[in-house]
Amino acid sequence: MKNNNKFIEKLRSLGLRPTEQRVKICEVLFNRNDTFHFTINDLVKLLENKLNEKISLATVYNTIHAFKKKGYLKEISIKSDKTYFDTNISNHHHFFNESTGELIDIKYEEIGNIKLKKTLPGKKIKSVEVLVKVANSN
Amino acid sequence: MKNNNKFIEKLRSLGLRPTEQRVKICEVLFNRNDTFHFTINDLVKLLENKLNEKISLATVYNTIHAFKKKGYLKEISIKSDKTYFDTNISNHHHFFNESTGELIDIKYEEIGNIKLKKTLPGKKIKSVEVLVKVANSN
DNA sequence: TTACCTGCAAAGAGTTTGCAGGTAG
DNA sequence: CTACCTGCAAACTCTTTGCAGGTAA
Repeated sequence: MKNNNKFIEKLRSLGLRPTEQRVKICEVLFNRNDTFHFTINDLVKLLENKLNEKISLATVYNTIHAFKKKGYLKEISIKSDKTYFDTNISNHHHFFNESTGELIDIKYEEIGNIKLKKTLPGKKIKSVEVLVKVANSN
Repeated sequence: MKNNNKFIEKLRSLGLRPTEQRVKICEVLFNRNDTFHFTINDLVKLLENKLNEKISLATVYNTIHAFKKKGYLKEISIKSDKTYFDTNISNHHHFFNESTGELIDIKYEEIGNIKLKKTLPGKKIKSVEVLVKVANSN
C-alpha cells in the first residue's frame, strides 16, 4: 500500500520538498477516513509504532509548522498544556470531553447560524469557533 | 482606600485564609469596574508597580489556582503560550484580536442562542463558548 | 551547485513542586 | 498547637533554535 504519489504531488504543490520524512508524516496523518486530532507527541509515537520510523522531534515540529503555514493543517484554539492540530482544515467546531481530553468535530452545519450582536469597529472577523465542553455523565 | 474587609470576608467564605498576599492580589484583580483578563506575569508586574508588593511567583500561582478552584476566577480556554484568567466568571464569550493579542468579552446575551444539532450520548454539556477571532482591518 | 531539509543537543519559556520557615485561627 | 501558607530554588514539560551534515532539483 504505497500510494504516496498523491502526497508527493501535494507537497510539491504547496512548495515543500517531498522528503522521505514529510511523506511518512503525510501517510500517518492523511491516510484515514476521519479527521484526526493530534499533538506532536502523538504523531512521533504513531510514526514509531505504525511505520517504525524514528523522525527527530525537530523535524516533526518543522514539518507540522510548515504544513500549518501552508494550510494543510489547522491548529486548534483550545487551551491545553500541549498544542493540538487538526487534519480538518474547514471551518468547524469542537466538543471537548473534559473527562478524557478527547476532541470531537462538530460540522459547520451542525451549529445554527451564530448571530453576533456586538461589533468591533475597525476589526475584521477572521473566524467564529464554538467550543462545547462536556463531561461523562456518570 | 483600604476597604479590604470585603475581600477578607470573601476569602473566608471560600474557605481560604485571608493572608496579606491573597488580599493584595484581590485588590489588584477585583478593585475595578470592568472585567479583567490577565496572565500570571501581568499580575506579578501589577503587584510590583501598583502596590509595590513583591509576592513570589509560587505564591501567585498557588493563589490564582486556589481562586480558580473555588470559582472566584475563570481560566480562559484560548490557546496561547501563556494561560489567561478572567475575573468575569459568568457564562460569556470572547473576541480575540490576533493583531494585538487582546481579549474582549462578549456578553452571553450578545450572541443569539446557539442551536446544537449534534449530541453526544452519555455526555453532559458543561459550557458552550464562542471565540471570535478578529484582526485589524487596515 | 545551491537552496532547502534533517536531527542532535542546548536553550527557552511558562508552570509546578519539594521543602523549610512562617502565620492564621 | 496544628493545619495551612509563603517563597526560594530546582525540576519539568513542551517548544524553539543553532548549526553541521545531508539531500532534492
